Amino acid sequence: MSKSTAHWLMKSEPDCYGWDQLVAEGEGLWDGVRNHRAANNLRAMKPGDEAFFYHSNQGLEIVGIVTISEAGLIDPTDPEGKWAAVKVKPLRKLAHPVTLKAIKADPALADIELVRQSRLSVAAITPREWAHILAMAGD
DNA sequence: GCCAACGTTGGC
DNA sequence: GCCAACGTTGGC
Repeated sequence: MSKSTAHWLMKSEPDCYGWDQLVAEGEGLWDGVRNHRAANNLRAMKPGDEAFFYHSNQGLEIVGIVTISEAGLIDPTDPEGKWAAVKVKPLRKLAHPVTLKAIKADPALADIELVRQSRLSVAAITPREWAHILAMAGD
């Protein structure tokens, strides 16, 4: 167990649940994940971890950073109570959104889980990738 | 336990 | 609207 906070990337379709809606609500429950690898990432999250908020389908860019406000929750939409969920709060918007195009074009991000396993809704971000993307965002 | 068929996700 | 990637299902 590491004491340092981990970093993640969470995808959402802005039509369904976008950054602006999260900001308006102040806190969002991240549920409905039905992929084992994504669920494992959810289970590994700790309060205080930070995650990039990525707009899939439309936008196709990282728009902001959220913090995990509550971890280890049971997904209330799962009647079996087996899938995991977390709560997130918006931390800040990126100065400049980082597009998928820019991520794919950058050799330093060639191994990022977002690209390597593009369908994964909750992906891990290494410390090096985190710092690199922050730099791209001008933060 | 293998693998073909099918469904879903998400970028293009 | 198409298709690639990936997960799940079901026949054997």
